[in-house]
Amino acid sequence: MVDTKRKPARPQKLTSLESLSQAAECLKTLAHPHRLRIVQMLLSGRYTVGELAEACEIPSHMASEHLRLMQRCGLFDVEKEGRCVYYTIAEPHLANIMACIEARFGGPKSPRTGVSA
Amino acid sequence: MVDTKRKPARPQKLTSLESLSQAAECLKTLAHPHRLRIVQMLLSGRYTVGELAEACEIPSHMASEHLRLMQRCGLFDVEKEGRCVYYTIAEPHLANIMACIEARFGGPKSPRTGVSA
DNA sequence: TGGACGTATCGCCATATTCCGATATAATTG
DNA sequence: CAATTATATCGGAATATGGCGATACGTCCA
Repeated sequence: MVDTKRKPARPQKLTSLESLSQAAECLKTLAHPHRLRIVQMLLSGRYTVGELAEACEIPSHMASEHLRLMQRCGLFDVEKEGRCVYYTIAEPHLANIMACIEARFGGPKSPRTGVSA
Repeated sequence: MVDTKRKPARPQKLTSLESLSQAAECLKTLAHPHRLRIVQMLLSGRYTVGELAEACEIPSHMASEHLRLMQRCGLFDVEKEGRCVYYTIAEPHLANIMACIEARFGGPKSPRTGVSA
């Protein structure tokens, strides 16, 4: 029993809890079905608040708030044109994250038995 | 300039809101600083509840609950050994997502001015 | 200038989440 | 068997979040 107590595996560089809190904020903001759909749409083009709202089947003033929150995390950029406001993807990693989501939760049809076994 | 009214950009295959809800559940579960640290550690090895709790600076019964939630989403696997319980990564996409987080929120030192501009 | 339209903000309520002490269960040791 | 260690579960209080109607603001058009 010299060291039955196994070592902490390999030492590693952990991200500070503070930085992880910021990351958690962003993830929490993303973690909402309507917002994910907004991201999914924005990854393929530029849309107005109203168009995004319609795609999510929600009133536009709610889409507006979702967009505001995500923009505050630095996920989106805004461009105003006349009385329309266009949102676009600002955070390139969003494509990557959405790819993970689509890979796992797939298409509308085969949710791969949902959360798996 | 045939159509001044720009079409809904390009038609796209949107993931069903139902599937996105499941994805949102998983993301929401991830979106917590202690849980992110747990994931980060688990990506580099196998740890017990107590070890993970210590790394997060939280009581072990709380780490236990975090782990349980993440396991329920299918993110982790469990192996029991004696009176210790080892958790391991079950969802391969976690590495990808954590890479995004580390890229953006970086190391403990250079948080890249935080959430950027 | 008045009205319609697109977007944004506010306040309220219902619900969900987080944290934590207390306690329960399971496995090891003497 | 009793004590100790490692995990897990329970219940409740404080807080955060989501949805939504009402409403305000800015822009365009007749």
